[in-house]
Amino acid sequence: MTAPKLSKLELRIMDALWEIGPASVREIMEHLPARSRPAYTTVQTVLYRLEAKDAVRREKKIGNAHIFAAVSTKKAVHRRYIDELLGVFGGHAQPLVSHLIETGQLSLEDIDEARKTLRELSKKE
Amino acid sequence: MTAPKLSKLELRIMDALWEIGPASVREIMEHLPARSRPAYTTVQTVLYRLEAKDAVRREKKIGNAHIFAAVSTKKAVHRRYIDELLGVFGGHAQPLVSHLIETGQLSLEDIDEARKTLRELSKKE
DNA sequence: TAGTTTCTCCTACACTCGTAGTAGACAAGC
DNA sequence: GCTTGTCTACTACGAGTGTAGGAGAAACTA
Repeated sequence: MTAPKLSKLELRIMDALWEIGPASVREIMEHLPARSRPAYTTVQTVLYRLEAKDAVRREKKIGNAHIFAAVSTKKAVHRRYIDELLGVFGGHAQPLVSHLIETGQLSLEDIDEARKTLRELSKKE
Repeated sequence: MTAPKLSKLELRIMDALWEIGPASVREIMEHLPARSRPAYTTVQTVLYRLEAKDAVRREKKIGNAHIFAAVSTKKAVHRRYIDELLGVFGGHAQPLVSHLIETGQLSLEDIDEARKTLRELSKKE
């Protein structure tokens, strides 16, 4: 099943969930950086929406608080996000990488790292 | 000045403008792929919004038709878009590239191409 | 048990975006 | 000049998103 399209805040909340594992609204909220922390009910609302998108589910209840767990995987969601972006570059990753290099956001070390990974991968297949 | 945040359709219209140069609403509309071509007034509305964001301006008038010209550069807008995406990866390009490789969206040739570009660049500085 | 805190659930609102219609101005052909 | 087509400017609307308040239930606390 394809990962649903998530908004920025939804993604931030998924990130928190992926990092700390199944958690309550409060725990998730408190895991968000204090500088840009939305109100409790904001986090809650977004969790409800994520639930509607089948990206999270209520795993159990502790006291009267629900514990939410991620359903979508980080990888699937990221992939979805990137595909979205690649659309801007006509669906091809190469121009994106070129751009990253030109703007100095990608170093030679990064590239070599990537290269090594790719070699390993292609060996296995 | 930083490139404004553009939506998908706004971006498609900017792409058209970058490609064909200053143009009227109709020209821009007709440059969009027929399969997913919005109505004339839709393109017009989006152009107005782009104008409000200072991404385009009215360059002159031919007959009673305005000719719109891109103000934001392709590079700046793409950069903005990518920075947005990089946020998902904690601001670092490396995990993004790893992801592209793992999902088979980036080949060894692409990498080597990028590597070469990078070498050239670093020589000059 | 009564007060306080903490949750849930529901509702709301402003803003962006994709979408497009309509009225009226204007130009071009006959 | 009148008709017909084209453009502009304005308005609208539904979906998605970030934002959060309020009512009421549940649980903890003294």
